[in-house]
Amino acid sequence: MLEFVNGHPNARLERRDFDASFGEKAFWSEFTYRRGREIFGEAEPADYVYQITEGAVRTFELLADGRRQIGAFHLPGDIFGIETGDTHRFTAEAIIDTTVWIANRRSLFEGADKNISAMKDVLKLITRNLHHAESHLMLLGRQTSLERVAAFLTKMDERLQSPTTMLLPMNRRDIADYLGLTLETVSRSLSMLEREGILSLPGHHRKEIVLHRRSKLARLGLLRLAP
Amino acid sequence: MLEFVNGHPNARLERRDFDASFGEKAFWSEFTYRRGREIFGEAEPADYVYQITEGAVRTFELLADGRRQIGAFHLPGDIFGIETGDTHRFTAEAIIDTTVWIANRRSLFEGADKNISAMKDVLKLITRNLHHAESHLMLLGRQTSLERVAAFLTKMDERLQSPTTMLLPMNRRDIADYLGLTLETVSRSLSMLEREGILSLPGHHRKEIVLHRRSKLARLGLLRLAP
DNA sequence: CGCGGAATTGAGGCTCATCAAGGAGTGTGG
DNA sequence: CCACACTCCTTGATGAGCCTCAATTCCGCG
Repeated sequence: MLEFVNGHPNARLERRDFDASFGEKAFWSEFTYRRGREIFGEAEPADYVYQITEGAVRTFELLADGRRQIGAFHLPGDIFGIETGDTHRFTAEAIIDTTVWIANRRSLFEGADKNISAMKDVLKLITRNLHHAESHLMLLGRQTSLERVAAFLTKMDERLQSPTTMLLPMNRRDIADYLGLTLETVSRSLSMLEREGILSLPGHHRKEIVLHRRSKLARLGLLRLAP
Repeated sequence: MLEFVNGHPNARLERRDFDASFGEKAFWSEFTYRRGREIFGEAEPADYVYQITEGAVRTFELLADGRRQIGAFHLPGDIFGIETGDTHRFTAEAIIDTTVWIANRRSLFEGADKNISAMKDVLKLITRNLHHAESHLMLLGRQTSLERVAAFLTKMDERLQSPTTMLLPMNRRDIADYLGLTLETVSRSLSMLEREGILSLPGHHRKEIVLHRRSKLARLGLLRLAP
């Protein structure tokens, strides 16, 4: 995969004023990954930074026996793959067909006078990741399965700007591996929430969710009024 | 508590070349907290940064019903309480009598030419916190109780520089709230490890631990060869 | 049409939590 | 000096919550 990225085949390489967290012009190039494809692997050199324009990405860690913990889902607008060290500490995969803008890390951070503002941007992104991970600790360590699923749905609803029908890009196993559960438990929790009238699962492949009682769902998820 | 810190009673205020991550001189002052005392609370202004010289600190988050998730333990040498925002997102308490050096955040970060190096230091600290939190996600989401306890002991052993007898500052409940377990399960896991001959609990108040088979313990904890 | 992937649902089992009892150490007051 | 309370830990008994295994359905796709 990495060789593939290095060469950027099929990528229109162009200078672009990219309206990202980075206030500087930099070399970005567009790239598309098919559903299920790896974007970068654990321990690979972290030479690129990614921003999603379309699609969804999971970043995760694997144990030798196959247990998987998804650390985060990334949606359009999100930047991922940023590291302060040399290598990635997670694997990233496209959940569905995904288009990203890729920037060479050096092109973003080099330049003497840019250092301050670039560093501020990095700090901001790393801090956001830290806050997300820290709030996930409470969920994984101390919340029940129903609370986890409710918190997840509330957060996704927020990130998707509370659409009438929310279309989840990830499958039940992804949700389970994110919440530290099994896919069956996630499925049962969703069915329970549907039975309670809090949501509906109208579609046939079950990735569409309509929330009926957002405030009740949020209360179930115990979400604090976070930033 | 905060008013107390603000005034720094009993604190010798002095200019000091402090051999910390911060390469700059700054105003630090020494302060001591008794066992169990709060150092700062959730949502309080994050005006100070702390470095432990003696003792141990837990940082944690509480739910309304009392469930507690400890995010980290801090030992001598560790810096904690650093935030990029205005307020703390965790509560910090002294686990045992603890002496810290406290620096006003402004005194560390102000000064035009210091900005780059100070920012680098902040980034380094935040990154360390991020890595710790991320690796804790796998532990909380996907590892068994025995694996969690083994991983915890291996890490503590490392941080205490593998002493012959490791003296844990925290009690079983603290360990449990850090690992997402109950204190009984932690106790049973320790007893099991002792029965297996991997460690001994020689003392009477059970905070002393002697590791006999570090490599086996590490294997049980599934620790990756982390940075 | 048949196959595989994804989700749901049920039955049963395992891990860990809960509840409870008791021991040992420590501190306090008589 | 002892009695008593309190904290911390261990251990046992029981049970709840979630996992595992399995069957079924529905869908998309070659």
